[in-house]
Amino acid sequence: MSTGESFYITTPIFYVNDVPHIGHAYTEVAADVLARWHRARGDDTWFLTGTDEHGQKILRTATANDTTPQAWADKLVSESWLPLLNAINISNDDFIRTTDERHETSVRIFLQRLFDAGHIYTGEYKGYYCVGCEEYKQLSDLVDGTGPYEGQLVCAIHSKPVELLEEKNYFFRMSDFADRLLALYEEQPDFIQPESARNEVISFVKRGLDDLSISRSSFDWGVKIPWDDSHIVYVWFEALMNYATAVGYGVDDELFARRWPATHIVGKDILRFHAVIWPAMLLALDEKPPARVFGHGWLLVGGEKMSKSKLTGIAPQAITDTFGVDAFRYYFLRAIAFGQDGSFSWEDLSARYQAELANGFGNLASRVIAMVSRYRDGAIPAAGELTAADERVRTVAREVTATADAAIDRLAIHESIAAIWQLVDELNGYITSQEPWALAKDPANSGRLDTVLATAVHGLGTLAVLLAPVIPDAAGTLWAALGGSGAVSEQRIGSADEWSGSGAVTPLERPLFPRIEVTA
RNA sequence: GGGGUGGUAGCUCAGCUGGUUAGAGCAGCGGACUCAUAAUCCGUCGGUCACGGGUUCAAGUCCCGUCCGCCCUACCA
Repeated sequence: MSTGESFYITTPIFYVNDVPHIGHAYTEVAADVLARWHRARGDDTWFLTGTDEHGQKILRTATANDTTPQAWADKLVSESWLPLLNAINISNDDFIRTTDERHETSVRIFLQRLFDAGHIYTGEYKGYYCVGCEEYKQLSDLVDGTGPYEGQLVCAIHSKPVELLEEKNYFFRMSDFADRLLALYEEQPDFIQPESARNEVISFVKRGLDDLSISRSSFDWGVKIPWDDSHIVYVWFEALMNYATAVGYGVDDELFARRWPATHIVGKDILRFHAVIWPAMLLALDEKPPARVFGHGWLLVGGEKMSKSKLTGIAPQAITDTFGVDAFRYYFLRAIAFGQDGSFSWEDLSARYQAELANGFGNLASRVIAMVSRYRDGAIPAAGELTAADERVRTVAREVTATADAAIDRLAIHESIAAIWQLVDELNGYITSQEPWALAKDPANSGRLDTVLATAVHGLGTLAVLLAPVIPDAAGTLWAALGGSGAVSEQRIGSADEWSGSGAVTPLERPLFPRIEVTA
């Protein structure tokens, strides 16, 4: 049992056919930091991620690779997606696959309830379908083909011919919900974040909503419609339900009640699905809409959105191999205002690693631990009478904790880290001004030296607790070196400055963040 | 066409409802110090706040227009 509030956070479920890049990793790490922070706060936290595995595109790729879609998805999940989570140290509590039995069962219940409540009707749909996009296109989305596709209409995104399809479809009466959605956005101003994303969604909904075609009958790689097994659910519609099916929607009411509603972290390109369609689906069933939908920005490389086609796609491993997992996590969350687009460059990554992680935080840990080892044989002394400087360090530690915690509530991860870093800077300045090496030269100053060392060690311990959600490995190493009791992840944010340990430091075997001499 | 968003020091960015000499970090330069990962600390250089008008006692901060970037959406055709 937990005493804290429920905090349920999700990432999008990623399309298995994609190749993992730092954009995916960025979303995962952001959600992970929020999840870890809430756990450290004592909240009843649940962090969900997973994969989206249905749809025509996957069926076709599987066929092209001479295998079944299920086997193809299994392979991609085990060879690409689970390794990605491992590579960037993601602490998800669950991993849902849309091919999971639990998901499919729950999806059928969701659909049946929508149907029974009269939100679904039968219609005819005729239109141009792009296999690559998995969706029907408007004429305005199409352009004239060139080269081998000359004379045909092709999808503007994929530059491949579209197919003219006509099929009986089931439709979701999304048009009924425009007013209720607008009311929701109005009553709950932080429902869609950041503000700019909210504005766009509102103006979109104000123009009115169309009903949504939610079934397909031309292929069968998907979840069958409960009342008509000649149709499967449209992949996007089905995928959105994962946030509910993963926590027992329709199957385990108690669990669902405990977890729901969720905070959804998504890229701004899929914000509309999460801020319009998904809430409408929930409203239709009288379920609570999500708690919040946060659309984060894109990573820009050379001023442009990172993309595979422009060869600016970067594999997370390319970064973690050189700088390490913690540096990867730290960099993207510190350097980029969460919610805005952010520029990525190797130069900036390298500069921040050196200045902030190696010289700032890592070196701080080294110098403090080295002095305790050298002057006190590793025994952490008790503080004596406190001077104004000592008091200030303690004050900063408390203020920074409160500021960082409040920033997390606003999903302002970058502000949270910036606040914590004030303590790093304060401690470095404190040590320099107190000159413990000078105090050590005269036994008469022994008491003062004890106080300075105790204050510095204590501040470091606070940092370990506060930084554990962001840089779990380094924080854990530091925590152990300081003789902290238990695992650093078990420490509470609220009492980060009240930690205690064995009373002795253990020298670091190697720097927390070694200098990296090779310039990229 | 409509909507959104941005254009602030070499670089990355803060500047909320307009109010003293426009800020931070990094880079650069100078100094101090030596516990530490050639580290840390202090000081310093550096900006016509895209451009042009306007409102105001006072405008990066509000209004109008222009240019440039990006995003969403529409339509002409």
